[in-house]
Formats: sequence, C-alpha cells, structure tokens
Amino acid sequence: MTTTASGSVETETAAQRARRERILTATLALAARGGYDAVQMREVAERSEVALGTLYRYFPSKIHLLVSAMKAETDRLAARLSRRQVPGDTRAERVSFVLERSTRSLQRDPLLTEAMIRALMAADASVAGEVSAVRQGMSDLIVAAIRGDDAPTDHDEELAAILQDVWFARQIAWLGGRIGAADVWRDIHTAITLVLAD
Amino acid sequence: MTTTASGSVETETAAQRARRERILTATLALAARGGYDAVQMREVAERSEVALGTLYRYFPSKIHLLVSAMKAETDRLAARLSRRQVPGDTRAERVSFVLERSTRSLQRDPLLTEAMIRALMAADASVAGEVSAVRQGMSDLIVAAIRGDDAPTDHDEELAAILQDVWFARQIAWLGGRIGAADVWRDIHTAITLVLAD
DNA sequence: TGCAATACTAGAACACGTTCCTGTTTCTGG
DNA sequence: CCAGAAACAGGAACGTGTTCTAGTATTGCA
Repeated sequence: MTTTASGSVETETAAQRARRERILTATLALAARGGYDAVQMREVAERSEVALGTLYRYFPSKIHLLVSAMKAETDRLAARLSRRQVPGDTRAERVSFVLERSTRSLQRDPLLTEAMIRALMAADASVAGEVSAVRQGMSDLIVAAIRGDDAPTDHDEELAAILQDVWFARQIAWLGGRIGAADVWRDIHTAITLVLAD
Repeated sequence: MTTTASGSVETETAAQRARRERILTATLALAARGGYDAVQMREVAERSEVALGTLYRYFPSKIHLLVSAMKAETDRLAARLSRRQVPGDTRAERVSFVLERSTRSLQRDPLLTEAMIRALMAADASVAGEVSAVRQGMSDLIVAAIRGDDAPTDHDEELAAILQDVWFARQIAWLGGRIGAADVWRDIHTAITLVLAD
C-alpha cells in the first residue's frame, strides 16, 4: 500500500526495498532484545543505517513500524501453519491446534510479542489499515480451522472474531502482569470449548 | 490500597483526601474535554493546585492516574446498575441489558472513554492491582446478570470473562477506528447470543 | 513544645517520539 | 545529458511523561 506523494502506487527501487528491509530487521532485533521500550527510533535509524527523517518517511510512527513488523511475523506464522491440513475431528480440536501453536509461537519470544501487541493496542485510526490486515490474517486461520472439511456456516466469521478477541485480551492480561504465561493458553482453551461446544 | 512509605495503611489527612479528590476531578475534566492526550500531567497538577512532584506522589504515573479515575467511574456505574434487579427472563437478555447500558454509558462520553480505555490497555505490571479491580467490578456485574434468579453454574465466571474480553476488544477496535460506535454494541450483542445460547 | 521526619512547592533537567531545517544525493522526464 | 523534483543524511529543536533538587511547610512524637 506504499503510495508515493505523486500518487503512483508501489514503485520502489531496489535500494528502497533494501532500506525497508533493514529497518524491519533492526526493529525485530531490538524488540526481541528489550521489548517495546527498546525499540527507539534513533536506535532503529542508526542500526539500519538510515537517517531519522528517512525512517519516518518509511514508517510514519513507531506504532506503524511495529505493526508492520507484526504483519510480517504473522504472515510467516500463517505460512507455516497453512502448509498442511489442520488436524482434528471437531471444530474445537482444530481451533485449539491453531491457537495453541500461535500462542506458543508468540510466547517463545516474549519481549518481541510484548512490543508487537503493545503497538497493536496503541494503534489509532491512522494505523487502522495495517491493524485490520494483521487481524484478518489471524481470522482467516481460525475460520479455516473451524471449517475444516465441514460445510461453512453463517457463524464462522463471528465465532472467529470472538475467539480472536479473547486471544487478544488474554495476551494483554499477560503483558499487564495480571495472569501468567500458562494461564493465557488455559483461558483461551476454556473459551474455545465454551464457544465451540460441538 | 494507598500505602504510605512508613508502611501504615490508609492514614490520610483531610487535606490529602481533598488533594486526591481535586486531582481525580481535574483528570476527569481534562479527559472528557480532550481524551487521553489532553490529560497532561503538568496541566492536571496546575488545575488541582498541586505541585508536579506531589501529583506523582499520589499517582506514580499517568496510567495509574487514569486507571484510578476509571475505577471511580465504573464504581459509579456499578452502583447505578445494581440498585435494582436486572430485568430479563434469559441469561442473554439480562446480560444484554447490563452490557448495553454499560456500553451506552461509555459512549456518551467518547473522549473520556478513550482516555480510560487507552490507559487500561497501556497498563503494565505495576498497575495490575488497579486494573484487576476495574475488571473485577465489571465481572461482578456480568456474573450477577448471568445468574439472575437461576442457580449458579460452574461456568458463570468463565462466561463473564469471555464476554468482558470481547467487550474490551471491541472498545479497542472502536478507538482504533476499525469499527464504528454502533458496531461496538452490535458485535457485543452477537457474542452474547452466541455464547449464552439459552 | 520542640524537633526530626515526612510532605509539599517550584522549577530545572532528562528521555524519547516526533518535527523541522539545511545541504547533498539520487531519480525522472525532456 | 540536464534541470527540476524527490529522497536522503545529519542533526537541531520541540513536547510531554518522568525524575531530581533545593527550599519550605506540616505532621507526629518524645
């Protein structure tokens, strides 16, 4: 969606693509090391060998930067998950599989997750597009798991939305120190079994 | 909660209680006027006629300040709602009544809500206590509505937690400009009917 | 009542996200 | 290839949350 000032869409030179790549790499590295607070714009700029003003040209705020990084990460997760058919005979089993893997994947890198989720929460209207993209990717995963080989139902999307809301809210509770890492998955699993009583 | 440095609990002079009150009043006024960004610590201090350092003695961060303000507000809401029996014959009807009123109450003052929800999201572990208190108050309301005159069931608390997560996540989506104010209630209502299929 | 501890005021100082400015390099159309 | 436009580098500057300092007022206790 990168639109230049002249209105033309998606015309990036190789150097620009490389800069964007370096910026995102530096962002992920800093986030993995020290979480949200460690992703400092000056530091990101320095590491990616880009002027501060240039960083802001590519990503108009720290939130945009981190949400974009999250999009890249969730795309990788989705690619990994969608490589093969989700196992499980019931909706609950399949959704549990997907969300358990997602949760575990995030918790493997707690600081990185903290940085990304915090950005996702802090996003205002100017980042709505990017945030919706992240959410849509997640929703697609869940809907696919709900359906499995079954026929689609009217409620699939709505159920996925609810589960994602719970998933999201539990991550926040975890970041806020109100529940432990293990509780996250337990609570989500509880929600799955209550919402998807087969 | 308020613990002095000496370890004694809850020994506040009248002047101190008055200061705390002025601070919270100023906070609510500023938040109602301009949302989260308008609640500037220097401005709060000035309006409540307190030095900046003193403000920080009472509330160790802007987040603490706003979450405390939210606690006060939700207490008032809970008091109003619990004054009389929740109407409705089914769990879904009763919970809808409570959450619809809560949602409407919040949306009546969008900027104030934005300020409080944003603080709630940004809360880290140091605010866990206050955040849990807010959440508990809300949960009590929902659980009471689920039960009505019925016998308590094992799942009441869990169901309430899920609904609150959805409620919370939908508010965030609204603040993030991803859904409109009307969608908030529609989505929550959808979740209620799906989760509390009587 | 006197004095040590605590609380308060006023304001400077610091950190980091963001904006802005100036000069240079790179790109693009003719 | 050239001129103008756009992108970039380097870095100063600004705003706001937070911390710190020095001096003054208040409180609690012997």
